[in-house]
Amino acid sequence: MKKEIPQYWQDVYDVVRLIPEGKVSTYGIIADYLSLGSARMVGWALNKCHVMEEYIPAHRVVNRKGELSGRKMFSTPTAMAEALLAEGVEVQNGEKIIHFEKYLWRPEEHLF
DNA sequence: GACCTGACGCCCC
DNA sequence: AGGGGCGCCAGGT
Repeated sequence: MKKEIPQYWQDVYDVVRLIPEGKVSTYGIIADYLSLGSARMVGWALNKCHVMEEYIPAHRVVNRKGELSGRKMFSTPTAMAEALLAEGVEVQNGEKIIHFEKYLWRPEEHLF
């Protein structure tokens, strides 16, 4: 029997999928938006997002300083930075976003 | 079943 | 201004 996916994972993925191309968000913002109580929960959910069949732009989620803290979890250490660069996001040394606030996106900006 | 760690973030020194 | 510690929840050992 396969373990059921927690609802909050789905909530996290749902928000992450709303992040527009060329934009990024943070674990804290998403955790706060979903009232998860801890930014770690977002990271936990994204860590396992590969099990999801749908596409999840996990590379668009970084920590509050704009650093690609999850890059090591990708197939290759540079995959996350490559994906961001391909969308026009400026990344320095493959580890940090330049002009972070300029690319920052918040869930409440999305018009339903 | 207890303890440790982790894609984080805030408070305190 | 920079560094260290603690809280958060879940999963793995």
